[in-house]
Amino acid sequence: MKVKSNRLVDRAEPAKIPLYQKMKDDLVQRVLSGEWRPGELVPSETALANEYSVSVGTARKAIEQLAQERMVVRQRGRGTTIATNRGGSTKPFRFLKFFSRDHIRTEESIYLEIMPGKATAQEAKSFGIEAGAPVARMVRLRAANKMPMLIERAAIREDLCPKASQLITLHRPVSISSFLDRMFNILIMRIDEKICAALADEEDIKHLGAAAGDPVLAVERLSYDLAGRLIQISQLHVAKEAYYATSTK
Amino acid sequence: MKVKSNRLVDRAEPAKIPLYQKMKDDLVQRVLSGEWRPGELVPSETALANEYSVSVGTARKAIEQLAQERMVVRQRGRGTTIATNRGGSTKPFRFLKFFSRDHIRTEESIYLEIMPGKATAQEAKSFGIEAGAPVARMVRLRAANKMPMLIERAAIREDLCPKASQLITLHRPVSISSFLDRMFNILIMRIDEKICAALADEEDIKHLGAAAGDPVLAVERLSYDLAGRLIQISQLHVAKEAYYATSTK
DNA sequence: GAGTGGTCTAGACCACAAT
DNA sequence: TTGTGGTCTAGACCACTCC
Repeated sequence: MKVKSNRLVDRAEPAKIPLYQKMKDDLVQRVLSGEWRPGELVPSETALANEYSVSVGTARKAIEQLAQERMVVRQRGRGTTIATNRGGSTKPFRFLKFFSRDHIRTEESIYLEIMPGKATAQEAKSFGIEAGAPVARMVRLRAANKMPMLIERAAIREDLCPKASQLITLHRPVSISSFLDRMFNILIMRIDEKICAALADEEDIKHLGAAAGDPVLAVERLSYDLAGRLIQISQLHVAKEAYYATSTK
Repeated sequence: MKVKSNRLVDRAEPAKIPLYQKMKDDLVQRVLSGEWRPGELVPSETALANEYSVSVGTARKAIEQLAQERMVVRQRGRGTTIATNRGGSTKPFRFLKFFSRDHIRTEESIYLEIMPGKATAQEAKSFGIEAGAPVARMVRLRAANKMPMLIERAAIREDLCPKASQLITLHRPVSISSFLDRMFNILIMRIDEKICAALADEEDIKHLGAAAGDPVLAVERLSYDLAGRLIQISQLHVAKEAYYATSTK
């Protein structure tokens, strides 16, 4: 980032941000503030254009960018709605890009352990909260087509998801992202993953049917919400029969 | 590619395809035909709008979509150019999303083996060519910051890249994608990857410093060009110290 | 200074969903 | 029938690159 006396520019001029950009940023804020709930219709293009005193074309550009980022969904004749992770219609393993030889028809979550806990120093740093702050911890076995595919160890921050451990114990949701959406209006929008190779540990041997010395995929996943806040940290161990699929553009 | 009596559709109805879509498709064809070479300036918005008898806004939309798909690069005040993979300025491991603790400053390719070969039945099927058709085969060790990170076994179809094995023997390029661009005007635009866990084989032990029984990442990569043709099939073995990073949106 | 892409406007007509 | 988003037009001014 080259800065050529930015302060002067900032003070003297309003920094020359395009109208559609400013409008888009403001719309994001309004979504985050909860003014519109997930699944709800937002005002039409023309209404928003009037409200922001811009032309319809400019408003379109702002809204189209939000649609491209999957923050809203546009439907001709109906209107524009806030995106949602709810609804059983979303395909299983929406965010999980692994697959096996067969198509995945069913998804199952078997919870091995759920308990409230306190953030470790490292977790606190990642989450941006204080060490010792409450988190929900869980271990679950995830299966596709009745076959155990991976074991997940997860921590969810309870400052944004109060009583998450109790609620998860109660509902034992198959999909955490859909659960977070329903319970806390938190939309998981981006997931970063780091993948490396490891050897099967005792739990992999016990639950994934791995043998001692078998290789497994070890995945660390960081799940972020609309606002870019880190919500969940997971470690996955994926059975060696399963693949991860990615695409680079 | 599904074809539902395209001729009939074309004759009977104009199929209601938006103008900007038709224009974009045609521009793609012109790029693929080699009318404009990678790095070359294409006509301006207004020139293209005139040529296609559409308004500038419509032409913009077509060109903007090509830019979004990274097929062209737009620069204000300069013009629009066909994308390129050449040039040392692109960061190392452009398509390879793995990383180590340190930043990657240098990239190296040590070729262990390069030889012409014939496509196996499976390769032929993937490439969409005849079994026994010529391919270039190679094994290379790729290193970052002087540390060996992975071993790659690759096959490149020689029907589209004639004499690839000789040329690679001659130039031993660090980046294959940049090499394909320079030599054959083939732009790698998309790479699909399947990742699974495996145990280090003899070559991993010999060249990656792995021990027997160590886990490694086994990655299968399929590289496609602008036209969506499969150009290269690779198997990577990534040392266990390295990570793969992905992001899901 | 000439030409480029980036932003913005103010209209028009259409396909579609809801009622 | 009403209102929505999708397409398309024909202008305008600006920031920028290149000569």
